[in-house]
Amino acid sequence: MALSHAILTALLDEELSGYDLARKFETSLGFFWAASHQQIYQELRKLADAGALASTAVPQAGRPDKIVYALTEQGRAELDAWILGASRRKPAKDDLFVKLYNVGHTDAAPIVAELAARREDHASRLALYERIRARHYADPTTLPPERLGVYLALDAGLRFERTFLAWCEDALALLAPERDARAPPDEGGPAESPG
Amino acid sequence: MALSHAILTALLDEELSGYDLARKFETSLGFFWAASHQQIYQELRKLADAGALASTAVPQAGRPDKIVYALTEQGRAELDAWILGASRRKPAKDDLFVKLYNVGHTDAAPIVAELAARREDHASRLALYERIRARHYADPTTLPPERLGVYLALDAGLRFERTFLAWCEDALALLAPERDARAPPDEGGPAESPG
DNA sequence: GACGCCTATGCAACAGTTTGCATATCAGCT
DNA sequence: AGCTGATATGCAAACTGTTGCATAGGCGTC
Repeated sequence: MALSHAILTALLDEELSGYDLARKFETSLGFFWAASHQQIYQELRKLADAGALASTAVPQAGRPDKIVYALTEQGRAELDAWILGASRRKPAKDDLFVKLYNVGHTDAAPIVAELAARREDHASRLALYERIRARHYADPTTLPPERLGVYLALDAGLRFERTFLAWCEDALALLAPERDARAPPDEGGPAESPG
Repeated sequence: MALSHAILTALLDEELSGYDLARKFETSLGFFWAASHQQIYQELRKLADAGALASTAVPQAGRPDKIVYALTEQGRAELDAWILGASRRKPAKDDLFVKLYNVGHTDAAPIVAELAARREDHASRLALYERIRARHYADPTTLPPERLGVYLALDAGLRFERTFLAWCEDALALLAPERDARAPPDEGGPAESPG
């Protein structure tokens, strides 16, 4: 019930093709609502059929033709109506926590390995968010109103990644006091020396 | 592909009926992997058919008969095999962030209201987790190994709720400097006069 | 005794998501 | 001439999850 609304939201500022949208959903909005191109194309046709979007075939030279979608009045109204309704929070579904319940019943090594992988994953995601903030949201006090919400979403992302990263480190320290807790297994330069 | 593993995990310690499991999935493991009773009953039959669980019909007096499920060797092996594989992190899907992208394009009031509702939601969830920790995990250093993972999961839950709660408060402060940031709405007191 | 709640299990339809495959043009490289 | 990769769109099957409904006995309570 909400990919459609994410798409309508992505079309607030600009008209986009399915391909453009698919790329947008790999960053930006996609950090908070993931979608594959198959889903997007399908949903776009549904929304166009329903009158929420207007589609225009755009012939191109040198590359395949494309179909560009634009919000209609009706689509805009549906988006507004959706915003009025309360959204339930989706319960988190994360394998990792289910696996943690198995600690003490099975070999902990693969779980520790996965914690270490997660640590790297969240560290790099955190770095990405920090780059985005530094580049586009360095001074939040001067943001125009239509960037405020995006800034807040990014800020939430930053905080979650930081929280997850710190938790991973503490979890590793508890589960693997000597081992994986220090050296990232894949590359070279852990140059930090404590104290 | 993972509700089945969550169920196997829940059956590590004890044999349970579908009904018991459904209740367990409303707390505990359910905080990290939600499931409805319909899903659970269906999955239990599948797992029993596949040989991962052994089912026993238990006639009861004074209440409906039940079916109790227990892990088999094979189920245990499948669980271990699953733990060896890497799990992808599921991308967060949260309406709230999509709605935030609409700030500046539409009336912000309902979004602010939802932020306020979330704040309450996360505050009460945080309080719940804190009660659980105080009751069962007051001293993590003395936990037996098979409780360690559960403790870590709970700790993650605590941190996420705290992070989300703090973010809600800051977001409200930014989006609604005077208004909702203080009084929970719900009733009609438009008594605020901007100073 | 009617009503609602708890225990206990289940079906069926639909909505949403993932996965794998298919197609087609053009650009650049080898 | 063939390969890779980007652009651009799509089908179909399988899996996962949600929603609404159905059944049925016992318990407490108004």
